[in-house]
Amino acid sequence: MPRDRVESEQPASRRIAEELRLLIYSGALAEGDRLPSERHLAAEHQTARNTAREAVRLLADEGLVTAEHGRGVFVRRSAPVLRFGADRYDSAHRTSGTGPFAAEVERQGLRPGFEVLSVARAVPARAIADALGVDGGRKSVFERRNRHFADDEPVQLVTTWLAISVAQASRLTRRDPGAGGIYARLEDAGHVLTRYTEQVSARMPRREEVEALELPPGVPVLDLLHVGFDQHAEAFEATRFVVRADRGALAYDLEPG
Amino acid sequence: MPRDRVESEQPASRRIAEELRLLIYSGALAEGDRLPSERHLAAEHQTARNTAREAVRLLADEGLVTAEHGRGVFVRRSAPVLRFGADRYDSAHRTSGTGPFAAEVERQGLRPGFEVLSVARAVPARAIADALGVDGGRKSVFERRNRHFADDEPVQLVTTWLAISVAQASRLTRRDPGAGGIYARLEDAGHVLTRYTEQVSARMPRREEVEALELPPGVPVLDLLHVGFDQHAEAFEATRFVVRADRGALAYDLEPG
DNA sequence: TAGTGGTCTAGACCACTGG
DNA sequence: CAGTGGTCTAGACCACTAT
Repeated sequence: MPRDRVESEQPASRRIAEELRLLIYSGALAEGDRLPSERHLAAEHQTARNTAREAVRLLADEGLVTAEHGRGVFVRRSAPVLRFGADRYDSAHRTSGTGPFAAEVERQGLRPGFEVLSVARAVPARAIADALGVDGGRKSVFERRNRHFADDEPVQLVTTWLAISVAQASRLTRRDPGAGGIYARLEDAGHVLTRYTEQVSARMPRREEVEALELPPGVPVLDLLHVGFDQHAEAFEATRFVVRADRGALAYDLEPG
Repeated sequence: MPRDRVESEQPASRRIAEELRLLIYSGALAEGDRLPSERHLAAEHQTARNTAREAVRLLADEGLVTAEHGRGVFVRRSAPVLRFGADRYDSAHRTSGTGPFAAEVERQGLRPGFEVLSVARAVPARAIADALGVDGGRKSVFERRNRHFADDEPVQLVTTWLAISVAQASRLTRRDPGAGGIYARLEDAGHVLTRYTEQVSARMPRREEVEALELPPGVPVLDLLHVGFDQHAEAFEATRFVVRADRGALAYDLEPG
């Protein structure tokens, strides 16, 4: 007698995943709730543990659940999103001394943090060299890498590139950027931000980014390349923001040309 | 005699993954190249096939490789990115009759396509109801869902919501939006776009989106919520773009406030 | 047909968490 | 300590691709 392969069609792991998915979307399993253990799921569905495990993994890769070693698998909590507005370059944020990232983090009732990862000359990627109009030769730009936190959780990696001459004139070759941050120093050196471009994409994180941002599986990153132009229409800085996509979003307020 | 657990530390699957990752980043395995088969990898590293398979899966989840059933596992090709500029709402694009999406796709030398998925009244999500200033009751908005293609490959899902009265006045309750697209009809009905907001986030696709966009594993989506305001500062339309992140990027050109 | 990835089994041991 | 997820083994059969 043929087994009932008529209505099922789907592999067991996907069927188990779909069942759990519905429980999550329906709210029967709420944020923070623990899923049945892999061994329980396997027993319930009369499959091997690996099959149940595969189902759980499918959900983890969708960003729906997070496994915690020794504790269980939990429905992922969606943290309130940090909304980084295009107004983050308004001069008001620089005079405040905190910077736009810190301002938004505080607005969410969280404690902002900031760490300088590196400050050094570097070889720029092609896109950066082009944007800054440098030749892309050896160590032709100055690179500053930072990591930003909200309540001790890393949220974004920020890399700023400056032409060597710009970095020197603005004293940004030293580790501590000083009050008001990088933009305040650039303004001190006579660069007035008059226009900027931003290109936004998203991708899965690289291995190093997974570590630096402590990312669980199934969380992509926003990859934002920002280029600032001064009063002479010169591109004087380029910055790449790599943001945990489950914690940060970007907001723009625009008028059609 | 203790086995050499000193320098390895990492599980076998991760070591195999790291080895392949380096081959890819170094260019030894170029885009489109086939990886060794799972059975070969397993034999080489003297592990079970499942262990080699796990290594390959780690790379697939990072978006580095794509498995093709019966053919092998290949280094993913990065298609040229469609760059959707903020100028897509300039009126020039509407008079051209093609629309901004088609214009960008053609600029890349690809053939644009367009499909109407649904046109109906609907219950708006909270965020949409708030944005449009409707009460969120039963079927309180008009919803249009489209799918856009480049060379027959689906690239983005676009959902537009309009207040019922706006949809009726602009004749957007019929399936065919007519020449110039939705925005041309809204303009006909007297809505001049004077300002718009966009909120950009990224996430892993839902199961339906995986199907509709034919997404391989390890590809996130950009999720863009656009709200347009007319000459009376009324929000007259809201649109959500769900874009394959490996095919599309957003570009903005801005001036600080 | 041979070779590939996709799914699954029925175990095993390890590492981590919590009472 | 029991229970959890993390990793792994050594098979098996299926579905798909290419020759």
